[in-house]
Order: sequence, then C-alpha cells, then structure tokens
Amino acid sequence: MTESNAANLSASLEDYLEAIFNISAESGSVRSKDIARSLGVSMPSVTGALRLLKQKELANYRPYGCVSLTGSGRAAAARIARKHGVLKAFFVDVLGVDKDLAQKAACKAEHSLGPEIITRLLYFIEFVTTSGSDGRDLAGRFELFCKNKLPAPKARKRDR
Amino acid sequence: MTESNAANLSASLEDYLEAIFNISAESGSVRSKDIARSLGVSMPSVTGALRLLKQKELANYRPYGCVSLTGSGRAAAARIARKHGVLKAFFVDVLGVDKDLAQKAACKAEHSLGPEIITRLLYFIEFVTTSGSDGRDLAGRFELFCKNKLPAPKARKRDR
DNA sequence: TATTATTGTTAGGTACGCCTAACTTTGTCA
DNA sequence: TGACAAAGTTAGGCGTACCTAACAATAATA
Repeated sequence: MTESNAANLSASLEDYLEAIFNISAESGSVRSKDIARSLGVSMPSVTGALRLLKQKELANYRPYGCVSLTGSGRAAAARIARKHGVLKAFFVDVLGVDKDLAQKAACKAEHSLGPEIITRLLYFIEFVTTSGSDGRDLAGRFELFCKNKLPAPKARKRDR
Repeated sequence: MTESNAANLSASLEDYLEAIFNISAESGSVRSKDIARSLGVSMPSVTGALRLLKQKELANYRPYGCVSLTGSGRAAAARIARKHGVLKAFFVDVLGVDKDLAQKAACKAEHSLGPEIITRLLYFIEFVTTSGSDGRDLAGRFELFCKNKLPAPKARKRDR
C-alpha cells in the first residue's frame, strides 16, 4: 500500500526496469545513454521513464545523475528477467526455436504472462530436461516428431 | 502492397477483429454494442476501431450499419483466433493451468507471438497428446511431477 | 404517425509513449 | 580557467487508445 511499488507497471516501464537491471549486471554503472541504446529509444524517452520509475520508488535517480534500482525495483526487475529467461528457455530448449527469434518473442511475451503460468513453464522445462524424470530427452524426440511434420525439406523451384 | 491489409495491426485492433470474428460465429449479425460488451470498452471506442478496420479493408462497415469482415479481415481474424486457441490449449492441456486463467493469458499473449512459435507449439501439443507418439500421456506425468514440486498443500495459518 | 428507448456518432478530453529540436549541465583537456 | 564535446533535459508535437457528455439516427410501440 505504499504507492504503486510493483504490478501496475506498463510493458514499457517493465522494459526500462529490465534494461537497467541488465546493464547494471553487465557494466556496474548505468547511464541514460546506455538505457537508450539498449532499448532503441531516444534520450528524452529515457528521461521520462526514469522520472516515472523514481516516482514509483523503483529507481534511484536525479537529473544528470547515475541510475540504480531500489530494493523493490530490483525485485520487480528480477521477476521480469525471470519471466524472460523461462520463456526463452522454453522456446529454445523445449520447442527448438532459433535463439534470436526466441529472444525477441520472450521480450514481447514476458509482459503478458503471470507468475502462475511462468512457474508452470519452469517446472515443465525441468520435467523435460531432468534426466531422472519420465520426460527424459523429450525435446530430442519432439525434434524428430517435427521433422516428420515438415516433409519437403528441399522441394523448391520444382526443378525437373 | 494493397494498403496495409494485415500484419501492421495493433494489439487493440487485433482484439476488435477477433471479437467481430467470434460474435459473428456465435450469433450471426454483429452490432457495435456486442463488440463493446465483448471487449469491455465504450461505444465510441468501437466506432473509432471500426473506422480504422474499414480503412484497412478488414471490415465492412457504414455508420449505423451492421459489421462484417472482408476476406482479408476474416483471414487475419482466423490467424489471431488460431493463436489464441493454440496458446490456450497448451496452457490447459499441457501445463495443466486453470481454464479461466489460460483464457485470459492467451488473450494477452496472442498478440506477441509469431506464427513460427505458435506452429511449433501446436506441433508440441500434438506430440504430447497423440497416443502414437513417444510423448504419450506426458501431460499426466507432468501433473504428477508438479505435485511433488508443491510439497505443502494445506500448510496455511500455521495452526498449532 | 408521433413518441420513446435503444443504438450509434461526434466532440472534446486524458494518459501513455514515442519523437525532434533546442537548450543546459557536466566533465575533459589545452 | 575557458572552451568544447558529450550527455541529459525541456519544450512541443504526434499517434494510439481509451473515456464521458451531448447529439443524431433507427426501431419499436402506442
């Protein structure tokens, strides 16, 4: 009940939060410019977002200063990053999707799935990849299954 | 290259398209009011959306008239509905998520996943539920696996 | 056919999220 | 220290997507 610490965050603000979280993990200090580059937005957009994040007590920030996350900011960012990681892992390790595509899809979908589904998904990945479980090497078997679904691997241009 | 027939549709317009598609399937004729109710938006919002859909040649519409989809509108709506169906089926039949929750999550996520991942997901559902495949009864086995992950089913209120 | 309820539209306003252009602050280096 | 470049901010504008209030059209009923 403090203010609006978590949850009620737009997809856009979640992206900013996640970007700060990642940049911070990679290079220590976080500057507006890094955020802008990382998200592909202009500097004024970053300024606006930082003001909102500060207002929600998710980021520490003063004009012309460095950026860091507050405790709840870090917690929220970690939740978002977790979603991202779980989704990407599912796409790549279970569905066998290309890494780049998985990365992009995870970026978009991470905003629309709640913790219940993400947690289930995480369990599912474990289930499938844990060698002790009955789901053993399911991904590999699924890959074979898919090969059969795509019958014509090189039938282009109808050469004859 | 006609105008902007498909793809470049906002999540919002996709929702309108899908709603029209569904109402049309259920009750034949589609009125603005039905769309408003179905999406939980006000009538003026519907009017605005219909104008845009008409402009993109996805819906047939004149003021005060009935609404229907054009050929490409129906095709686009069917693509969206397919995504919705595949996602929901995955959530329910594979992950074992509650139906209502799955429905809502599918509504949101359907806008952020492309056909590659949706198709893979569809194959995966088939793989898991087809009795001939090696994925046989995976959902059931996964359910058991999950039960073990949640060890304390009734440990609330620390009664002692 | 005149009245009324329902349905739909226009007008106008808000919030978000982005942009460019112009200005300010900060830090560096001669 | 003073000038310059880089980084950051403010100002102002645009598009989307919603809303309420007020008005217009349609349909139903006496």
